[in-house]
Amino acid sequence: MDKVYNQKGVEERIYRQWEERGYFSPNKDKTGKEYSIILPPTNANGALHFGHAMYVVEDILIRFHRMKGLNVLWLPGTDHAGIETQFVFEKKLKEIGKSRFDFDKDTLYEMIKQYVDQNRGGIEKQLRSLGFSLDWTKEKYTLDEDIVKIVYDTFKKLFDDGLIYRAEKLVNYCTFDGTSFSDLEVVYEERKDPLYYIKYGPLVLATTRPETKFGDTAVAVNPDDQRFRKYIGKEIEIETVLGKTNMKVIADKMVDMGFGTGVVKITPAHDFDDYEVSLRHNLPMVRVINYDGTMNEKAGKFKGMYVKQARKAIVEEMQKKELIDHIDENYVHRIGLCYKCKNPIEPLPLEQWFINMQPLKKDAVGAVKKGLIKIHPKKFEKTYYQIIDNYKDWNISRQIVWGIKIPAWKCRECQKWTVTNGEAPEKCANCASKKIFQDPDTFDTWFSSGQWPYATLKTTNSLKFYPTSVMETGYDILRAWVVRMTMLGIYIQKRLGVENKEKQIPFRNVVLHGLVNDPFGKKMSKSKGNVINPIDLVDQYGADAVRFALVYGTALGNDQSLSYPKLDAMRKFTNKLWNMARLIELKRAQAKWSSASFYGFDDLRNLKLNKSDKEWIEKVEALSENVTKLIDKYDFNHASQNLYEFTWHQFADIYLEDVKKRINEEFNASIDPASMIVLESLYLVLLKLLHPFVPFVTEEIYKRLWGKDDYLIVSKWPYDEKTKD
RNA sequence: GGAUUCGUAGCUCAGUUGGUUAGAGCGUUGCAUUGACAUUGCAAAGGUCAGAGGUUCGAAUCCUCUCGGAUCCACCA
Repeated sequence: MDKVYNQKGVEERIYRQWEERGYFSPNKDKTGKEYSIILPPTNANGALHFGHAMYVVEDILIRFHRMKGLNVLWLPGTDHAGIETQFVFEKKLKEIGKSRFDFDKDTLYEMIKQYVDQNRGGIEKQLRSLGFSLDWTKEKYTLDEDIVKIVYDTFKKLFDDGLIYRAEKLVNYCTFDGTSFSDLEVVYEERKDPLYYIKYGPLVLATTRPETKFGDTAVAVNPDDQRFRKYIGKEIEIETVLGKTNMKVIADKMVDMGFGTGVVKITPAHDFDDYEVSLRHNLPMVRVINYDGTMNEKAGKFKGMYVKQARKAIVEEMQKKELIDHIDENYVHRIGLCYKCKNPIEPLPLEQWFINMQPLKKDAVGAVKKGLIKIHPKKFEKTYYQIIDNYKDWNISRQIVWGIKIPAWKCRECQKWTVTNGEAPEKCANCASKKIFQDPDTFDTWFSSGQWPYATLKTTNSLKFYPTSVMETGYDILRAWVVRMTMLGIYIQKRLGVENKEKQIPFRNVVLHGLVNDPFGKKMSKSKGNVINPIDLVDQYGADAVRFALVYGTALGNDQSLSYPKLDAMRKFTNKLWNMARLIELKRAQAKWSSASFYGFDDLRNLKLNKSDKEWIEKVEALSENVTKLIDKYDFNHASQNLYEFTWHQFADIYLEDVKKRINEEFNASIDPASMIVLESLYLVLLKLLHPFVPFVTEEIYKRLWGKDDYLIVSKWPYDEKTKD
């Protein structure tokens, strides 16, 4: 054995050997208990991030349970990541002076598909280099035909059940990206904008958006506001830049008497609050802004101008006509921006598909309340409830091409929709007209990934693993993904006729890890240029050191900053393990001992031993129990810390030093064979306990020291107890 | 505005249901060592556990407030 452990070449070789022997796949013949995790689908366009390395938590669980003898499945997959990917692709187009409008939708789709296919595999390589024992034979993709089929099925079922409806509602629309977004995809930014005080007949009101006044359908005041009582219910005549018009004054408690003048213009088509008011008061919705961000004919001579230009022009015109009372130039407010292109989100009315979330909420809350799904760490339970509580109906249509087309066809004759489970219908289901056309929109990416556990297990013929044991992911997508999976997962099972509530849920445990920041505690982001690729660290420190560093010293669910000193310490630890093996090899020779057969704790105790050996057996067994319990509790932090501390500062520093001394003293003489057996057996126990954390070096040592034909990855976990997951 | 969370040695962080001298890694200092270990071993220094008050026989740990940081949600003309 080399003096120093060098992982280069070793890791790749061992990974290949494991994979070739099929150790990553469930054992078909095994009738034992199932244990399964589905890897959160990674972005198919190849975007890397450190979250992927944190999936080491899953590998630890998988290896641990595999060694415990359970039938284990860890299933990888990729996500087409609709908006994300199309956005990246459009940026590429822009670099060559093109835009999506230069291509028809089918061509654009094909181009993106090719682009994605070229970039696939990057993340897979990364996951492999980290040693993840994923069953690659079952890898799925959200655009696989059989997955898409299930997505269609679910849509149709929801539609048939009346849980999906088509409605014109105000949506978050980005006029630059040409699509609507869910509330989650809007980011807010504080800005200083002028607040215009506009004369509205006898009233004055404050607004930041004078250009939308052509879409006003009322003026509102607070019902308790004495100042304006006499106007409520009346029509007032107002002068505008386009001439005189009448406006009704309504009373609504949403008006804050203290803000501005206490008078608000109501523009239902371009403001979310106004939209709500319009529903309460039956006000008409007048749209004055087009989907490309220009003003429409309602804006008269301002038609065709972009919103920003129009605002300026209108204000100038109003000033000329003395319709502006005054302007507050220092008004600070928050405006919604597109999370992708950072342009202002324009609230626009648009016909979209929505899922009625109300009926789905109850089951998702109940599953956690009843303890069918457990969330770790527990602190995220509150967040979970809060998220569900705030859920509004889910807009699942996106006006982009990169995604799964919505299987709905509209009739030109009767205007009704025909929904199928994928196949194009010949005629309208309502009036039998053949003049039908498919909705050009695609599904929100999360609608497909929200069905991931059932879809992947069904299509890989692995339904016996449903529900999965653990869903492990970053806490940042608890809202976007985990909650939706819970809702859709339960819905699908109920719809399949599954009545047992324990079988309806998609997973029994939710485990959430924290985020990895850069060494200065700053969030890694491409724009800041502080992104670190885990593969580079694996090259430098070895996968084992990276893995150990990520779970050591950080409580589950807490963020951590990448620490080079820690990585270094962990690399030294793998080297320490290696040298412990060298010592054993050496002492073996000195003691004229040729490899031991292994003994379990009970067998060891039956040997004739000195007091010291006996004590160490007890200590290692206690450690085994401790580590087992900690992993069961998802406390990888303490499991790894205890392993580190014991292995190095107890086992190596005290026990091995003692053994070394004893063998040296009895050099060439008769080292008690029992002592050698204890030494080798206990060291092997440590290797096994450490294997889920540092799989490569432990496997390599196992091969070197004992040269057996079997592998540590499928060896028996040293501590027995009833497995609970 | 609502909620969550954090503020522990120079740095990065642990601290499980409140219980004796508050822990680790890295760093620092001293000694030893190259006969398992790009070393490693032994030892040391270093903390008013953000601040104030309260509950308790006893609090870093529970409660209240203040200060400071982070995140999530709601987004008001």
